[in-house]
Amino acid sequence: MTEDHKPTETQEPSDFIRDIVKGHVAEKRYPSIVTRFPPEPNGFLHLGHAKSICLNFGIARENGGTCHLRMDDTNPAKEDIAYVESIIKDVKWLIEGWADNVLGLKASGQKPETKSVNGKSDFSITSAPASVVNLQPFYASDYFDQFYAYAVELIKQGHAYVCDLSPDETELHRGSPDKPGKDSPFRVRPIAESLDLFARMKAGEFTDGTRTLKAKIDMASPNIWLRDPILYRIRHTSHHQTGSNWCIYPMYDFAHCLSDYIEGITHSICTLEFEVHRPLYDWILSSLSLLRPQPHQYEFAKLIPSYTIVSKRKLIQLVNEKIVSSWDDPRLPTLSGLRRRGIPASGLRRFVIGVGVTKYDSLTDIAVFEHAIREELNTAAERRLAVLKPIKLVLTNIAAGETIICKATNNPQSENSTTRDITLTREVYIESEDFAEVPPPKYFRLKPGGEVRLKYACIIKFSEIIKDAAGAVTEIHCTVDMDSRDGLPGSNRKVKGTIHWVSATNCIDAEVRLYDRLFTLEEPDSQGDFTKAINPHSLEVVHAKIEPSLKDAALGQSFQFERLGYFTLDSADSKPGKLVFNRTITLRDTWAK
RNA sequence: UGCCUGGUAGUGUAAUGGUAGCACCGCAGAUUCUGACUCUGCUUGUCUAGGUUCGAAUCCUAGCCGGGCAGCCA
Repeated sequence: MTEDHKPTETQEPSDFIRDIVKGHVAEKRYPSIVTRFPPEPNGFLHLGHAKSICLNFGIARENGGTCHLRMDDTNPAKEDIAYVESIIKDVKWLIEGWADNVLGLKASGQKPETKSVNGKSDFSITSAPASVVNLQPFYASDYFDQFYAYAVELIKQGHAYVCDLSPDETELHRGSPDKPGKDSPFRVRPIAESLDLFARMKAGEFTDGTRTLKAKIDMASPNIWLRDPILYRIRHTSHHQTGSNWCIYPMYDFAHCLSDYIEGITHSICTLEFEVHRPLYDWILSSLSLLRPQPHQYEFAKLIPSYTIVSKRKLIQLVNEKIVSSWDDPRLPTLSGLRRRGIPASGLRRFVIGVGVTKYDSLTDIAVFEHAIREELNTAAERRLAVLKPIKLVLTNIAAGETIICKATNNPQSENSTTRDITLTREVYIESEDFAEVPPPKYFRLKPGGEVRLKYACIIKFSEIIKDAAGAVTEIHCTVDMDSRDGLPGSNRKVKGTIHWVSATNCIDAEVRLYDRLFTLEEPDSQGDFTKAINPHSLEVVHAKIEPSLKDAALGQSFQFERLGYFTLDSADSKPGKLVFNRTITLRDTWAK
């Protein structure tokens, strides 16, 4: 791999959206680049959002701009304050140390400013400087007054009307993709009447579903979204931010473009399914004849990782049906799940930036994700010894009570790696898979008659197997080649196999959760019901013997358990004295295959 | 027989009229006190058919195939 193509974070990525932005920067079209990440607080952020976050924050970062975190909270029925909290936490986690300096937030209580020009009101809000103490995300709901004023403006100009059609009738009037719709009878309603009705909608005079505010565009348009789309609907529902102040709420299409405008967004980047909405985005903005430059929408293909699902609805189903333990179950592709599993934010970024940005949907091999994580962890994680499925090994020429101190390298990937002491004793545990009474061909771990190295310690030679009455192996006896001990010249002697171990008298216990892919199918819902593709072995819990230094492990710290994989403390269940580790990911294993 | 949009190795992504490259995966080998990492090599690709051109993944025409769009969701 040459430096030029290495998908590192110092290497600036390039794609069709960045090319557009670059062009705008070159021609100085905007004073500065402002993007936004606008999740609706109705679920947890996941791998798919990570791509959007890295794109939007990445573009801001590469161009000295800002990226607003905005709650797209225009549908109180589906939203919850708990989601707001988790979204903030997840975003901050993902961009920390990378783009946190371009994160655009507003001051607590900050609302748009109004400027009047020629009797026309213009609304704007900008991010607060980082020195402000109480920073919080932007909220579309902060602009409800402004949206309302813009809606009134639209009515006055004859671009919108109040419609009394029921939901069913509205659907009928809309027609279908290949058949034009027909005009609502209320389309010709006098402006004054619509104005009055809209005010009364706001005042709460009508019940849910009885009236809507619609844009007056073209019921025969081949684009469904231009067939008099609904701008406002009546919802007598209290809102997590605005309480019971409102009983009419703007639709996405109306609120989004205007939020972008009010915040001075220059590039509004969203996924492909909004492509057909773009004409409406532009229509609303240009119908309002706004004072400042209009933002523009650009679309890219969302991330679809193999062997996983990222649909909010299906994620909820997994949690509700208790197929996984919670929203932050380490098997889930939610950012909270990935974090709990031990996936480093830097690795996640490396992955989503590496897959690139295009305009066609594609299935991204989850192996690419796994590779990015391993690459990140390989350089970052300190090494430790741990035995997941222990079997006892007795070193017969070490006396009971005798201890031999060995030096173990903490991180062979770093040039001036430190070491730590580990203790070799007469009785140790080794991985049961590292011994085979009847070894397969090319097996170079411990076998009858064989020799193997105990990592960092010495070379041992097999002497005998001890079995119980049932014939199961209870312990293995070996002798230590004392000249091969760590630090002695004889330690340079070559043996084919090296295995990991811990002292049986000096180790500590830990629960270790071994995670695997949640689904057995590349595309879990390719064969109908995705729950049928659940991997029954996605979680295995083992009781491991681990080296004592691990009792000082810190939350959030990643370790490589040598020859096994990368592990981190479980943030929910691990306690001092009762450690629980999650396996983030295995090491690449070319032997198992 | 609607509209929008897109097709490059198995997968993901470059090449913007001038040698089809990179990464992942896979395979083979070297190295190794982690069967990891690292290193070397290998297999496999421009949807099809015409056209323009000295030259086409790129431009044009036609076709084929895929994705999206008919919430008072976002």
